Amino acid sequence: MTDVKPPGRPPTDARDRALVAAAALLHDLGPGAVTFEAVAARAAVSRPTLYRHWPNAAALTMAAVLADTAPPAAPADGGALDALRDLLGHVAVRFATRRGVQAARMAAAADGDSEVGKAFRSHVMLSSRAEGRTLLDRAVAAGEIDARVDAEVLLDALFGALFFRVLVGHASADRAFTDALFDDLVPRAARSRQPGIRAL
Amino acid sequence: MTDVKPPGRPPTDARDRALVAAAALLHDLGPGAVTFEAVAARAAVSRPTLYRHWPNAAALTMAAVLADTAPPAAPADGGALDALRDLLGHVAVRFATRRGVQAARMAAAADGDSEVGKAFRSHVMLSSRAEGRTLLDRAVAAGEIDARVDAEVLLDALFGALFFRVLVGHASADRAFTDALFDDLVPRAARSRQPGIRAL
DNA sequence: GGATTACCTTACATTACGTAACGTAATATG
DNA sequence: CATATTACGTTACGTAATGTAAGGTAATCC
Repeated sequence: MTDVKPPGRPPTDARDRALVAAAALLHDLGPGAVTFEAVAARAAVSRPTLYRHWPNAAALTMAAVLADTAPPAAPADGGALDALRDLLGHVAVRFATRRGVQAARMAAAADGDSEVGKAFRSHVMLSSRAEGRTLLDRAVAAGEIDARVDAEVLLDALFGALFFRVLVGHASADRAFTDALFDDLVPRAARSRQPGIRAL
Repeated sequence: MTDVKPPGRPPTDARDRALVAAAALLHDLGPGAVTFEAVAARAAVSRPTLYRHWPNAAALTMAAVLADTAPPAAPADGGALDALRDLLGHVAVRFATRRGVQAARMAAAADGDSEVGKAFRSHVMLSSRAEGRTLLDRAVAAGEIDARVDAEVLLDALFGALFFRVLVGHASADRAFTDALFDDLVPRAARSRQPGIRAL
């Protein structure tokens, strides 16, 4: 549709090289090392060009983080509740990596007043919750779960607990944890399992 | 006991003035504005003196945040479970302020590799959870709650959900939320209330 | 060829950092 | 009172990074 070429010299891959360099610097040396100077040197891109693409180093860093976020896994074909359980596990393993923890930290620290900060935080920390919301609604509609559940509270409990462990690091945030979390908190329609806290 | 005065000139209030100035800058202009230059100018303290007290601006900012954290409220005299419910509410109102949100953001973003970063994160985000742990253990011992509860998972669900809302800001993190959270997640010993998710 | 867009090099002023050298002020101890 | 000790100030210096400007080259479309 919109493949009409605009006039002028087409962009080179300078933008992508800068994003790669920024991601590498972030991974190796942390957020403080992602300066325009360092990115320019590493990506062989001139500093003024970086300023033409991003207003400051923070914006470039956020763009680099967003650029390497893997697309969400295909939803499982089983029950919606099992899919939600799987989703939690997938989010856990994603944020268990060094990149994942750094992304979560950046999202939590992103400026709350600026629009880009809020958008970044939503992308990183709220997109998976939104997927969970869809699955939870499906589970309610399918009668897999007690319909009286307060979805908003339950979702924050599930994803909040996960990100809490990822950010604070006081305990492991792995699949075993999300499974225990899910089994403790999600009240399945009184069938295979009793509602409430999981027995030891 | 250790009130033997050391020799030499006693410290002035330069340290406190610097902490106050840093807190003010943090509140008014955000974490990025807390530079040694700005604090020195505002507190009428020389820059080399700041370097004698703190190694860098981040350490000074964290110290300023810790300096104005109110002492934890006295534990309620009622049941331990009610006290835990109150604790969640108190934490919510504390972190509902601008200062609270900034403290939570800083804690989440604090460098995970450095010792001071981990200590700061623990102080801000883990101290209230530890209080909750004590109360929860008391509730179990007193038979107020189903003894089969997985305390670690439950605590992360409660405090994680709270900090999740504080950090992301997608929904209000007030007392009404913590009450709903508590009632939904905490399985009271089957007496006054059914375990599991709160009915709508 | 002319217009347009992307990028580069060089340069400049500014801000903040981190440290060093040196001097002064206030207290305790002998 | 003399001295050691500690706290703080002033001034200064080199470095890193910021943000912007000016002028030039390269690639593409009309």
